Amino acid sequence: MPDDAAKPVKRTHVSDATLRRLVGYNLKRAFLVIGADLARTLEPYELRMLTYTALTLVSDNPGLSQSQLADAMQVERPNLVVIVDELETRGLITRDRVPTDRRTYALQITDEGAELLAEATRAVGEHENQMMGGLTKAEEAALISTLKRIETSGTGRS
Amino acid sequence: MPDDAAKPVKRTHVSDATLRRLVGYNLKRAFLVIGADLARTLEPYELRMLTYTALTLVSDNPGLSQSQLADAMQVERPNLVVIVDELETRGLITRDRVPTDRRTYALQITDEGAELLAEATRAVGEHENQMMGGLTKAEEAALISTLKRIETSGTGRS
DNA sequence: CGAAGATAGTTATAGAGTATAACAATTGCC
DNA sequence: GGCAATTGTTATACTCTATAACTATCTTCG
Repeated sequence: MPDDAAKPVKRTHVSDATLRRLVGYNLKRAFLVIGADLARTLEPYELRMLTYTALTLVSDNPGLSQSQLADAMQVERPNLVVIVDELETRGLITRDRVPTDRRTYALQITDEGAELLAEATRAVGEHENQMMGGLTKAEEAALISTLKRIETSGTGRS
Repeated sequence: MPDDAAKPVKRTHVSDATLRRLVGYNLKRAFLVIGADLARTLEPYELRMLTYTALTLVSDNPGLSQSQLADAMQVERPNLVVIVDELETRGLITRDRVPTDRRTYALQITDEGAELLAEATRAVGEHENQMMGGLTKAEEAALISTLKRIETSGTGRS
């Protein structure tokens, strides 16, 4: 009697072929892998993705306000407060009062923050090279270009 | 006196050019946009990204176990329990006992689940077309291919 | 000027998503 | 038969995210 056709055979492989056709699914999977590896890369510096991003933006845009930083990071202002708190407590950035507008803080990176950021950035660069090692420079540029296009076309939605 | 050079001028634009060089950053930004839009797309069906993914995988791989599903979704088994609970409670999938191994459940999609999944999948397809509208088929294929390569090269890390 | 509305930062809170430890039931392996 | 491994589960905690509401300050404009 044909038993292996009728009763459910123990499945040996799970197929996600349907989902693989979706760009979003592949995007998530790739980001999952990269994100996990990046977190490990930043761990020695006691930075997370969000704090590293914030530190970089403060370094590149000295004097910006928390609202501007929150906007740039696509993070709600209340959530940014704890990030800035953490960086300030660790002495990596300063919150300076602005005399012309006493509501806002001007964020500045400290020497210590700049030093830590430099080390972390070097590690992140190596991390990127590891993860993108299989891509040519042209492929990498094309990838970034395509991702930017998706981002901006998606952002401009009614 | 030259005052606009000495004192900090109110910043008008925040630059993320440094981060933009990182593939991971562009990946996250693009996924943020797509993910938010996908969530809105799935909302009418009361599905989230995770429940939609789970439902699709159960549909494509009938009889798979929760462990297999968790593994395929890159989700820890404890976290998958609540996802399966939700789908089962809504009558979209069933948890059938397997006589040959009474520890495992064989997950199956119900008729109702298949119907909802079909509608949701149609909406997701339209969503993808909207988001990827600016890309040619070749660009989209190249993007998916590159993302897969990043994922697998990153997964195979010691 | 002074009231009304807008903005910056903050607090509190709640919801997803994710991660680990520990447990009971069951199975597989000597 | 006994010990290790596996499946599903509970409890728990941490990160990230999202919203409402508040204070302080600035801007607008009658």
